[in-house]
Amino acid sequence: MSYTYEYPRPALTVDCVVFGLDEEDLKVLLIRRALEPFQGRWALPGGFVHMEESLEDAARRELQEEAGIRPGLLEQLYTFGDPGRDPRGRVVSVAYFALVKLSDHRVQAATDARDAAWFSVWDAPRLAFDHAEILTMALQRLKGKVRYQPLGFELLPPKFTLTQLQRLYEVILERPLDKRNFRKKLLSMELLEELDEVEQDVSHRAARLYRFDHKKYKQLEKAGFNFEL
Amino acid sequence: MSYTYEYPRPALTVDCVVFGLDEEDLKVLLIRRALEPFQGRWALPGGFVHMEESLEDAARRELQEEAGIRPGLLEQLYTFGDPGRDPRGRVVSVAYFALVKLSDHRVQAATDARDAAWFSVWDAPRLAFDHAEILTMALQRLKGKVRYQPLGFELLPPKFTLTQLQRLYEVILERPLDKRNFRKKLLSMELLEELDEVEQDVSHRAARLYRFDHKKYKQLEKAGFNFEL
DNA sequence: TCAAAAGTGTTAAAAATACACCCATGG
DNA sequence: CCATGGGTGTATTTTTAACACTTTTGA
Repeated sequence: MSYTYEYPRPALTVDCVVFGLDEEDLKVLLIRRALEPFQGRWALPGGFVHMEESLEDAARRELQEEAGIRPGLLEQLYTFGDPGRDPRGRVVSVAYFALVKLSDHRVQAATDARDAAWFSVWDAPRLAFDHAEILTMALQRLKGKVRYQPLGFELLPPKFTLTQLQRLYEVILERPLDKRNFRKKLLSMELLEELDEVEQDVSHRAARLYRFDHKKYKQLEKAGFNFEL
Repeated sequence: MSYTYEYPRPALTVDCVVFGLDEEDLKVLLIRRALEPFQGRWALPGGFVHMEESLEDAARRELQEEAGIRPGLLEQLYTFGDPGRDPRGRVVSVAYFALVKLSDHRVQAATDARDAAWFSVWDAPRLAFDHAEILTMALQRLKGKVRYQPLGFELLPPKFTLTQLQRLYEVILERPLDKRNFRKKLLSMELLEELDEVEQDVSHRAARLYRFDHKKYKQLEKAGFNFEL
């Protein structure tokens, strides 16, 4: 600590874009701000980075504190640092990108005393700071990445039907997919474990359930395999 | 400015991974550190972010100051913020990824009084801080991105031969490409403007020169076209 | 005239796309 | 028995991959 050279320092925060998927739509988690600036406005969950924690730890801590959420996938998105993005002064924010299974988290967020809620990403309210820009970038990232990495499974329950999976891709990519070709492609990767179970409580033929085989994916990945659409 | 809430703040730096390509190899720009910590060790160019400049401006300023370089492409790579990555205390660094045409910059960096030099990326010296990790990530990014965005042209002179272009891809992707298929693919995109000029001063048949058509690419991109390999 | 790299076409295999019907189940 | 979504096969087109010889030029 003897080399320290002091400059004035920007403040450092993390902000998280947490996506979830339900029957209707792709959702994003927002928090209503209790304090100025932008008091009462919806914003991405986030807050100041502590001196002794890593950036990712800060993101996890804020998600836990503000929304009681432990994301299935959390990765760095981009760092936003334009002077003027925060009226309090120079604040640089490292944005994170997270996916959760709404089946695990929707109830908590709804019943929680904190003012957190899931909004359709295509129909979100006006956001505080430059959070609209961050959300846009996160969506782009999701759309780009979902095609060549098996991220989507983090948005579904552990057991899912092929129709659910197809809908996921259709919602994220914003275009319809051919049912037969979709199934052929995915099953040919041999990353889905076919279970001896079917959906329950549907008023028509019940669809078979599948599970994503994370272990097998890790193996194939090492062997040079690339997931693609 | 009335809402300010004070936390202790990490220091904030930028570090730049600047790639260049010459006849032999893919090169990265390094600076020999004049000060502790890691005095005398090679490191990525970079430095502290000033309070009134954007992150990207900080990166450009440091490149200009430390190496006299104005990159053709500069984009954010990743933010490194683990506690302990810098012995001076908590320092978070926003890493940038830059490409330059070595034809423009090799002489300057070599004759410059500052201790800057180009090293083969496959054969770089031990680096200060966690800069080896940053370099590795930048290489990964380059390898990934070069296939679906026309980045490569930023590493070549404005007029280049197809053989030069092919070599670029071979060096970055670390695998040989078929000459005929490569040419077919690239020419079929119609992004290369065929010039009425050929190489000079070669002791064999001179190859035709081409220029990348940035305007046309922008158009096609808007129309939904995707560059690919 | 030789060395060195430029340039060029075709074929076969694989992957992507387009498309329509029968099946199982619960109400 | 009917409405609802589940499930399947094939033909066509497009893309990729593999492969070898002739041409031009300067030394």
